Amino acid sequence: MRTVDPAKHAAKRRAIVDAAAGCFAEKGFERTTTADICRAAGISSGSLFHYFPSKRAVFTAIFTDDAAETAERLEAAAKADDPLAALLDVVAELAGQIAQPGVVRIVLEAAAQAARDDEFAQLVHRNDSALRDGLAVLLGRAVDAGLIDPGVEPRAAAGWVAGLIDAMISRASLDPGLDLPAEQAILRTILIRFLRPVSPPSGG
Amino acid sequence: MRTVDPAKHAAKRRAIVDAAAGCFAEKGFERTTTADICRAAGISSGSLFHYFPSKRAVFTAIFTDDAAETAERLEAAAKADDPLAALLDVVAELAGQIAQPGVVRIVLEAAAQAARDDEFAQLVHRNDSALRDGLAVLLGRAVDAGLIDPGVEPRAAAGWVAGLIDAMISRASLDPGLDLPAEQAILRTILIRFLRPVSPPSGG
DNA sequence: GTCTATATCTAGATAGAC
DNA sequence: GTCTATCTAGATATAGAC
Repeated sequence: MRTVDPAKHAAKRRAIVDAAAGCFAEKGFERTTTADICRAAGISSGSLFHYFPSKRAVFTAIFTDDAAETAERLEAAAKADDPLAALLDVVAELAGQIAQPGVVRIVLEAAAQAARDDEFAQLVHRNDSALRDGLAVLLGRAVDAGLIDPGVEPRAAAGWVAGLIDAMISRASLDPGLDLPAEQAILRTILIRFLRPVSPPSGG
Repeated sequence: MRTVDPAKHAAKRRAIVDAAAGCFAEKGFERTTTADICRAAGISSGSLFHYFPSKRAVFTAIFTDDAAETAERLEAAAKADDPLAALLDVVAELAGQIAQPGVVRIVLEAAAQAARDDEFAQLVHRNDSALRDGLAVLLGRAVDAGLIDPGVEPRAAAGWVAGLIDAMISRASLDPGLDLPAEQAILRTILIRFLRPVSPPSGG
């Protein structure tokens, strides 16, 4: 029998990460103090540094956790029968995350931090690459199935599909009163018009 | 005769802003110290605070200056004969700015700062609104001229045109080796396919 | 594992001479 | 208008008791 319970340790670690994510979303990385995190998590400074070696380690933990979730989504999508429908669903799901409070702000914060911290930039880059790979697979299958314009190069197009999700985040950050369902509809229209075959085989 | 030369004062102020912009792009707002700015501008702390009341005032000055430039661009575009061509040109120009070193980073920094500073957020919001207004005018004229799908609502579409520029910025930040001309071409394709009339009058 | 207390450092802004 | 010198506050991370 061990004196430490790994599950309990993981749960507490997660609770700290969640509390910290709220702080970082509200105030950004630098202006969030470790005292803020401790207050939000209901622990002391000593405890915080027992679980994490530094403030930055708490920040990066948010995004390693998130990467796993997105990977699951893409795996599920890869198994779908209709690759184009699966792609549109994944985009809607990811873009829909901005409805959660704090998500937009922490994504903006991550982008800014990645611009000046090489190690964190690599993490963000890996996450983005995984997303693009997953989207490219769906686009490739959609081309093969004749569902989309064969002229679109899957890898490059995947970058722009990801970019459109970022565009939604950007819009949301600039317009707090954004009508999310309406914007989702436009996003879907842009994607469909971008990807659909230019001259359908049946001539129309 | 006055002892101060307003032109000289403005020039020095501008030099400080330019030097500071480089610092902010490299390290972000919080991690840039006033000492960094002084070193970059070749002045002392005392001088810096003679020209600006605070570090934040230096930061905001960057974006009030930029707003004027974009307004000029939109004014020129409004006078063009072909509103759709003018729109595509403006987008290409704005998206092309990311080729300048530091532009991507300072835009990301601005987005992050706007998320946590209400006063600065209002400035960013005003700039974005002016851009969207200008784009919406061009889109409205393009609809009237039968150049684009009358089903696209100018104001909402303008938001997505601006969003696509942000998408380019996002892509550039994630992929430093981005092939800018190639991406510009895809951006143009997405816009044209999004906007073009669904069923051309001449039936094809 | 959790706490209190604090060492140590750094940064924004100011004072006041020239 | 520009400088040097410095005040003051607040932050990360650690020490060490329980």
